[in-house]
Amino acid sequence: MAKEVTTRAENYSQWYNDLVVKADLAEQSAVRGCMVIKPYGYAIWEKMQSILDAEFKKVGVHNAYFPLFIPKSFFSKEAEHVAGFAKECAVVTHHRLMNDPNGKGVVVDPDARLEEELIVRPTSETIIWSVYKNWINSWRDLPIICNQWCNVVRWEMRTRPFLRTAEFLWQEGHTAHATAEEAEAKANEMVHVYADFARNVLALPVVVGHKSPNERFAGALDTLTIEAMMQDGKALQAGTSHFLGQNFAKSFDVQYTNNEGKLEYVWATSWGVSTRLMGALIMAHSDDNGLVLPPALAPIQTVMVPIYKSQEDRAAIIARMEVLKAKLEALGHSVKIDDRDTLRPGFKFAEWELKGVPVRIAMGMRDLEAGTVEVARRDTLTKETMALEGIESHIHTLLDEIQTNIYTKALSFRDSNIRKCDSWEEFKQEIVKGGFLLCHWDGTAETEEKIKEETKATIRCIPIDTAVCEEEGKCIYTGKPSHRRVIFAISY
RNA sequence: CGGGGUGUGGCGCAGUUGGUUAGCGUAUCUGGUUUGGGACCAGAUGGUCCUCCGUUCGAGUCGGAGUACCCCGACCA
Repeated sequence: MAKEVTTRAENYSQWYNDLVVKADLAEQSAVRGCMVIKPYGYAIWEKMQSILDAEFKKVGVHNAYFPLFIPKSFFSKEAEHVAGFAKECAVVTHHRLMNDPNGKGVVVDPDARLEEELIVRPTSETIIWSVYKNWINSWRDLPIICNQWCNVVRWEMRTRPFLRTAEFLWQEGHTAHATAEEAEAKANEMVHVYADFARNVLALPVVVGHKSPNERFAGALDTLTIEAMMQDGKALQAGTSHFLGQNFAKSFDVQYTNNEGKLEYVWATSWGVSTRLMGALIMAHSDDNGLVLPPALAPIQTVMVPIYKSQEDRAAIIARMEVLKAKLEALGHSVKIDDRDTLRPGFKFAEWELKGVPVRIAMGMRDLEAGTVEVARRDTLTKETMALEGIESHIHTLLDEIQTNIYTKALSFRDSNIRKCDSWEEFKQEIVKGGFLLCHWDGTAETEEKIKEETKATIRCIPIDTAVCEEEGKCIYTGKPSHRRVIFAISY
């Protein structure tokens, strides 16, 4: 384990990459752009999955699974969609290998070429709509609300651990509805499921809003997003929910008979979050001592470190820790006693801080005699000695307090980095400092494009659920009239 | 795909104008002392210096080609 303190100032990317490795979340794999998620990192992802999945069930979502491979012809049915993804697809062309006739190793058998190439799914709209066609006949079959947890592949040019990898894990929900209103309501409902999850579980303050037409999902009529701010002031799109209109229904000819006996195309949505949430979590809360995990997600919520000189002392301390562990577990908390005999306490403190465990309890002979424990919080890095008696109820409330505190801290950081900006000159100066700039925009794609070219800033979203943005003004770039402010930022 | 950088024990690095037996930190192993914030002492293991070709009496060091990875862009969840 590295001893040096990490520093964020020099190179945030490097700092982040190092942290992912040091906290034992993931490592780089030998496969280009792909990542190995280690057990500790995966435990966090699993927890995200289980909590989100429970939320999905509450709004009528059913899980299903669809094929990894998509025939090329399916993929090209929706024109905008194919244009959006064509550049980053992995393609299967053969189905067999053979021994290299010229020597060692294996080569692709040229006789085993597929008649039609298969695309490794970058997203599953096309394969799912080809299936939904068979599932949908009558208005009685609607709505269909399916979700799948799976991996997808996008051959990105540049990758970063969790934020953008060539293969990543996610969930993708795909729904079919009888009316546009119902589909739009669903897309809206799901983006709020994500927003609540981000806020309450990840302790991540997010802005909910619409994407500008330029930033929309390929093939969508409207894209809703949750946007988070990282500690370097850059924006990160943490989840999206799309209203797809009838585009996919028409491309895949999915029609139903309504209660008047007429044929109608169905209306669609899709929505997803990915292992990028792991990146958001890390980048939003970590400090120079390592990860800071919100208790709601931490695989280990409380770690106990014994401090002892002799084996007798060790046994006595651990025996008392076992009692406390059982009490905490009865309250629904996950607890680990770090009884490794080969490491010194100081080392363990540093290691668990690196891994972001919210609460640490240290107990030595001093405590055993006095009936106390030392309780340390990861979020504030403070510690205090308290009576062992009844400590479990204190920890119970402390975990909630930590959860709230992490959110509040992230929220005040974000809010102090959101500012209004009303002149183009000011915009160019401010945007490089990071943060979200609330600006008026004339609503045209051309203006958005020019601003992007000149500053690299994009419209992260057109916020909903906030009255702050609703006001008359003039476009920051063209001076044309505007009815509301939108969020500009540099993003990941 | 453009621009920059780096390949030397498991990991992180040094290695001078080419010179003999390639060093240092860390990790690992052994023994002992330690243990309330990343322990210390002593000893030990561990290297085709990315690959190939070339220059030279002599290459980790110089030249060429290849290759891998990292960082910064463009593309994107």
